[in-house]
Amino acid sequence: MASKTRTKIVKTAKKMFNERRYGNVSTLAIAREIEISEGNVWYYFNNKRDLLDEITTEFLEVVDRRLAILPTGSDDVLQQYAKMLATLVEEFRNYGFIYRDQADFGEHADELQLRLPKIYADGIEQGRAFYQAMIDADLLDWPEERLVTLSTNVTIILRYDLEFQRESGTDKQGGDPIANTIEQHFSLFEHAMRPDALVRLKEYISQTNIHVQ
Amino acid sequence: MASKTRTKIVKTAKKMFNERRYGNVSTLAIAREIEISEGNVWYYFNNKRDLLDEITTEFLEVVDRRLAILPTGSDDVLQQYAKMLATLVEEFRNYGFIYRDQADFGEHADELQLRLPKIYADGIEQGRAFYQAMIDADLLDWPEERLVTLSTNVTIILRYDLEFQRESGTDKQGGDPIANTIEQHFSLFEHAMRPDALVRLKEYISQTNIHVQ
DNA sequence: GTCTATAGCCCGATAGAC
DNA sequence: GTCTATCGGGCTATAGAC
Repeated sequence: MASKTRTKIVKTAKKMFNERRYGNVSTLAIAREIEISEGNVWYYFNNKRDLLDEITTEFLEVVDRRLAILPTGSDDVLQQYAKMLATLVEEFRNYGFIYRDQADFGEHADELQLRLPKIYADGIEQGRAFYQAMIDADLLDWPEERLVTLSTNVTIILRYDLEFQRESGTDKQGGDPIANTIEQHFSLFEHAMRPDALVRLKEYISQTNIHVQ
Repeated sequence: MASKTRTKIVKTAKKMFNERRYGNVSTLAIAREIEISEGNVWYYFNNKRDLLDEITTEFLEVVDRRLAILPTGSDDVLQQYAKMLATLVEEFRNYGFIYRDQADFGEHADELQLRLPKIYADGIEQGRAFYQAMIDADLLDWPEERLVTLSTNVTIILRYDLEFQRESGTDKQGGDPIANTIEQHFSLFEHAMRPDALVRLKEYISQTNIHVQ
């Protein structure tokens, strides 16, 4: 059984990394935040990298669960899509720094770098499957030969729109930045959705952890 | 007149920052690369930040020139659009680290952070003007109420696709990554272009510094 | 299991000789 | 204008007392 201190180190590190970047958070700062000594951090983790690796392992499991959400045909594809988005949003909130701070991690050919290409590839395929299911259910009007392209652009927007908002200062113009990102990704295909389907999808979204203004 | 050593420091720093990130390049490493002592770097620049500020000033002038490229109506809009893209590509090649390494720069509310929001806003407006001009010349079929949305998505793709390629490992699958980014941005609107216009645009592109496979 | 003390490294930056 | 020498600070990591 993991000790309370160990658990607290991981939890606090995750929170601080997300708030202030991995590279800007020293082990001393983590120790101070939970009011233990820095040496105590070294007792549980041989180096800062080990701490990161433990969080990365958690992250990869969360990602796998998100990528497993697929349209089943029997259930409502829009509801499933909303669920997938809500899961992604939760992933950003808890593990956003893993996407954002990769440059801080150094150049070790680690687990994360090895798995990211497949994570993105699977994410693009997942999106394609969702849009294909929407077409099959007559909810979306889109040529099939441009589905992968659409899903790729959606992936890039979902991945980087938060950074774009931060850089362009629009993250401080009110509204939840993550909700803005979801809105932005809709702009890629909402004009091609059946109007009532779009209304329903946004209805489902509003019932999740995503709160559009 | 700027001394040769000073000029060489700036030039080498720019090259090294682009190759290895601002945060990973020490003043010692710059000095060694041009075979001068580190103290000599401090003679010309009081601190590393001054060196960055000088490059940033250069960068902001280059950006202003790019943003001034607008469709004139008399000239061929497609040719002008190709020229704007070529200028942007050159900007990425010479100053890419300024976009990429912002996290390394610290939290000073400096010139760059102040100007980025307007740079993006002007870039989006510039794109809108280009697509509007293409519509006016019957080269593009796109509803005007979705032009800003299109230009915003184009901006995000142009800005982040290189990072996406790096993260997803597709930058090593052959072809010039920058050319891939230009291709990716086309995917947002090329299906709505008049076929002969698209052919002409790509023709113009191939005559620039952008070499698609 | 938690602490204090400190080693060792790298970096940015300064002082001063030549 | 260019150099050597060195300082001070922050960080990761280790050793060892309790």
